[in-house]
Amino acid sequence: MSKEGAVCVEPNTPENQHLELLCTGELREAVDEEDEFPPPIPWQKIEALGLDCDYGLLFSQEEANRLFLQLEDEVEYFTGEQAKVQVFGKMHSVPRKQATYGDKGLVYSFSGVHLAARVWTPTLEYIRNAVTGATGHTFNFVLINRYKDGQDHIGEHRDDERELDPSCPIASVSLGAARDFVFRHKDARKEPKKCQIEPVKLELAHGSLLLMNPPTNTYWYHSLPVRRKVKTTRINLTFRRIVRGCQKRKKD
DNA sequence: TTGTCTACAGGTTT
DNA sequence: AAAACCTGTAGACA
Repeated sequence: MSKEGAVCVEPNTPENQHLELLCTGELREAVDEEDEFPPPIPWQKIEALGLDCDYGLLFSQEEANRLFLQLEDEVEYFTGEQAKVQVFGKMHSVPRKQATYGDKGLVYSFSGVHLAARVWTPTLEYIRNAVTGATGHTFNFVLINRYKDGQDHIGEHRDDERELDPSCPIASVSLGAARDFVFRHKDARKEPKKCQIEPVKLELAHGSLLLMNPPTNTYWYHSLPVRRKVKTTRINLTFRRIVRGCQKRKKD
């Protein structure tokens, strides 16, 4: 069993507090105590070989509750063919709901689907500003995944799409039901017996922000496994930076 | 014990 | 080469 060997990270462990954001702070010096959104300290640093994440609470419980309800009211999820992916040649309806919002004209593609960004809603712009205020990074796109209960899930994958800016972290905001989240190193997938790199597991809480810094998505897969005990809904927003004009091209 | 749950391995085809 | 999927199975747990 890998259970006892797994690296488990408890949210907000005092000894893991980090008072400053470690990932690039270019935009940081311009802001001061008049910040509309203070950083979600204490940050918790999560590190492993090639993995670099920061985790913290971005919203109070009251505000997170409000945002969850607003998103349940506002967000339009894809249906029909746009809610299907092609894996190993077969079409599947994804075991969750998905939506994309972002700057005009942006398209996000994976596993045979091409999802055009809808225009930002007020709530999504508010959350995006909060993430930018907390991280110093700007984002032009968000992928929303809605897991109605513990049976909804997402399989192991990397966010390694070509159109993503490789220097920009991916910012993952969680609202609603807390869910387990698992990272696995790519070598641990192929050669599980040889590879000693243990999975990294954490729980993503209501109102939390997980920053996945480069090169995390180059080496680590992540998934949101089934948890049958969970009976309520989680909404996840992953803010990204898509490089404009960088069309998908075949590798050399 | 026994039913429920999870982790893991392995399959598919472009 | 690698995949944002699935199912089956064995072992853990209550």
